[in-house]
Amino acid sequence: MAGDDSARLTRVVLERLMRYYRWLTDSTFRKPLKTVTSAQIAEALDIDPTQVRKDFGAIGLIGMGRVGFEVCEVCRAIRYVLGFDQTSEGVLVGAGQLGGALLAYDGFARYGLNIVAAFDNDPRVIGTKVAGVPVKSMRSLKPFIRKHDIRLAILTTPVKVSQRLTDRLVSAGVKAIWNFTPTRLTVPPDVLVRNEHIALGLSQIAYHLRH
Amino acid sequence: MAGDDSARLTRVVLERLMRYYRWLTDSTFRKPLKTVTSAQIAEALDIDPTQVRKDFGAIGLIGMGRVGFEVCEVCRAIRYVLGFDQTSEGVLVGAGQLGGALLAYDGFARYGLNIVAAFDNDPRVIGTKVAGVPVKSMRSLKPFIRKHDIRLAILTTPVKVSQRLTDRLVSAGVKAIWNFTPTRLTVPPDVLVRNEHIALGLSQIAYHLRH
DNA sequence: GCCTAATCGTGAAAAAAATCTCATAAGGCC
DNA sequence: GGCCTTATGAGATTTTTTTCACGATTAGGC
Repeated sequence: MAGDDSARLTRVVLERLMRYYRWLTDSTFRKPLKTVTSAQIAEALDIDPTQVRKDFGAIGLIGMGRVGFEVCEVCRAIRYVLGFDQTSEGVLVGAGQLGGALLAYDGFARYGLNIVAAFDNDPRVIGTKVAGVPVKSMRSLKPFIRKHDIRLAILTTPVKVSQRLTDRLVSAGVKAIWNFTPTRLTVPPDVLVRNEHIALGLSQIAYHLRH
Repeated sequence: MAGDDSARLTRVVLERLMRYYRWLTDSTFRKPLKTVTSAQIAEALDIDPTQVRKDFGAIGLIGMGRVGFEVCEVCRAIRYVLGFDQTSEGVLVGAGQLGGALLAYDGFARYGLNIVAAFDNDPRVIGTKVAGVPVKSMRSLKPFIRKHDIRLAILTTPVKVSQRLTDRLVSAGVKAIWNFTPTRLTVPPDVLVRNEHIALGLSQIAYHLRH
């Protein structure tokens, strides 16, 4: 049965699942495959085939000998485990340079994330729309989250206000924060903070160019 | 001596170095510290203090007992190892939604990366500027790279043209490709491809919200 | 209907990464 | 100047992650 989540999945596994999902949903509508083998995925994503099978096994997928895995079943299982099947609404806090960049990136909808509003306290952007998303005043943050039962917030504010806004987000009921600020946020244990760093990949690139 | 790179540094180490660097350069100009301890960094970044010392040791930094590490020396060593001290110029290929988002993000300059031009084949954007960066025709890609001795390219094109453009980039002399397309690119062994996936962090967040 | 080739699933082994422990050294205080 | 506190550095240990090896299984050809 797909979707067996008895054991907790670690970060690396979740990220690989994401990569499988993207590759499968990207390539299947170009050349629709009914089935796929672990070797095919491994080849495309530069991963060991055993790893793919292990990951699939971890989310309860069972392949067929000599054939591989059914693509639609794999996709369904990953969607289920990662929660992409139920669309969740999120808000973005801090509609600055990076915030606008994320709003402009329209790839999140594929993964069940719908950014419904952005918040800022710059009067010049309040009331406008960025990439089709309305920018509202920080004052309306808490009531908005309460009213729409928002559980996910993307944080792209200056460092000095990030903790204060986090506190407000948490007290309003947010359960996960995608933190793009270079701050270690303090939150209650039931709230997840995922720290992101856009430029992280540069470390590897710069190191390679240097050597 | 700082900058000893006898042993090859792995991806995780490089990424942590990047995090140290960002934190140090961000907080030092707010409250300039002369020295910093591994415990302070560890606390701020949610990393084990031993890990910090190991990483510092790996790039040849030597701390002082009872005091810690000299901030400016740490920064200098990281800049040297990661190559931030010498500014490198890069181009962006594919000035679409995501490409524009990356151009709008102005944080790269801090890490020695200067995006000097973008390339696209949509006549509506060719000749315009996105976030201050001129968008040029794909036809001028190769001569531009040759002329300016560009070694780094950011790839944000549709999947179907990514390999073809990669080949052109490589033949023009590019040595590192920051790949934001969901494709495994084939390149000669001396060229580095760093695959990036903006939405990767969503896997962890969605999983948490689901469970 | 059987044989073959290809694929899965799993347990063991290897490699990599993170953590723990503790001896050593160096600044600050009396 | 000697002692105490505190931070480093390095080896040992643990945990996590990846890779290897191989039996089991199944579709497809002859």
